[in-house]
Amino acid sequence: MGEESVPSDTKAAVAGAVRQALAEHGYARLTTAKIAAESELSEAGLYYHYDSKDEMVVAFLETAAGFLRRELDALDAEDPETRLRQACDHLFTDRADTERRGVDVAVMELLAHAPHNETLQEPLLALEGDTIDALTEILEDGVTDGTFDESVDPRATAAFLVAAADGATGFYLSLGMDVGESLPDAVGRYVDSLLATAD
Amino acid sequence: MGEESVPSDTKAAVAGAVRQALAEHGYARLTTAKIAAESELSEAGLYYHYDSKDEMVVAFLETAAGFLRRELDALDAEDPETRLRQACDHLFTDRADTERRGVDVAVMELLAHAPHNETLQEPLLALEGDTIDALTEILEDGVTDGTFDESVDPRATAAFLVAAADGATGFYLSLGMDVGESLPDAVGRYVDSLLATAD
DNA sequence: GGCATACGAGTGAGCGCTCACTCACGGCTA
DNA sequence: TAGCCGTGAGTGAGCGCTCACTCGTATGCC
Repeated sequence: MGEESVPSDTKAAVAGAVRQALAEHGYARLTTAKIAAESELSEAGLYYHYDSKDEMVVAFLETAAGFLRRELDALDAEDPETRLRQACDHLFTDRADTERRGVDVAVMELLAHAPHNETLQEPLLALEGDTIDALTEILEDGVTDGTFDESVDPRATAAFLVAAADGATGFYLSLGMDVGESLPDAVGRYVDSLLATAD
Repeated sequence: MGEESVPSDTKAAVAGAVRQALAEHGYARLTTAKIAAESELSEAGLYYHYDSKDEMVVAFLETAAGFLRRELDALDAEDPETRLRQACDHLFTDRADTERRGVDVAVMELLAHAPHNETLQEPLLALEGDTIDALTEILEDGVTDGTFDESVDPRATAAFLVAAADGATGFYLSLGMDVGESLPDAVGRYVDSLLATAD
């Protein structure tokens, strides 16, 4: 309750504060005091708008879902192959933007905690589902127009790619990039293998 | 300190307790009381052997690394293609064994927390590195004997597969299997694409 | 006796969340 | 215009609880 009535700029501010606190300290050490410190509200002020810490986290997830979806929708290439390569670049290697990176860390944290916290499951499912949907669309387009082989299952392939991207993010963030340095090559090769065999 | 001197059966018992507590409650709610409850020691008894909670977690990671390595070493097929498919089956779909599943959840929890806890990074790197090494070996064998295409980069491909497997585990455990149900097909297709083009 | 192993019973710090209260501001009346 | 009031927004202090970790003691074995 209460969540719908939160002014949208306040919600955005809280979401940003949660993202930063989460990226910096992790879910296990995420405290309402830290969220308050990152925002311009006091702890009690947060509780004026939200009934629980989890509600603040969910507010972040909803905001993040919009953020990621907008980024994927902005891919401008016209042919499916380039669009897919852009999307993969985006999912696997774009780590420059600190906001984007923060979102990745935060989402990873929450994904790991989801099995033990039902509140988080639905918004996370929506977030990941959106990404898979976006990739599925690209792949469907490409299968229809003959860019990708007709044996490609768009949804299965999209899920595989997003899973791989999530795992790669984990590698990158948790263990340093050493392990995943050569990953982009493997991804590019994978995309190659989806193309219709030209003859 | 102290860790090396822990009797190996005690260490195994503590590792098992950490795994179960971690799988059940997650890192954020992992408490020494819960570890004690899952083991046959009291909380104070645990602190007789280990100086901190983190040391107990590391003991679990070391045990888990051995467990996973032994499982991958046990793959018995002789040709690289079958060995790789066995390994993928193992990484992506074997969720029956409760111990194996528990290890997966626990490792995922710790991986997500690693960016904020230096103690965990090295043992996790060792664990994931072992898995990548095992796959790399299979792929190298296959490239050498002509099973896989010579353009395949064994290490990059292995890293990609392990990242995908980690991500798939996250999907499966956090969001229910719905999203990842069709994944095995995509994985199989990926392995197909690595094979040398027969002509 | 002395050492290794173990436990019950704490302890202080940190946590989520609540409560009593303040403040700025917009509308109403005279 | 001046004065009053209602209300959304925000706060500092602190309660009740959980946590990682400790201490004094007890048991078995040489």
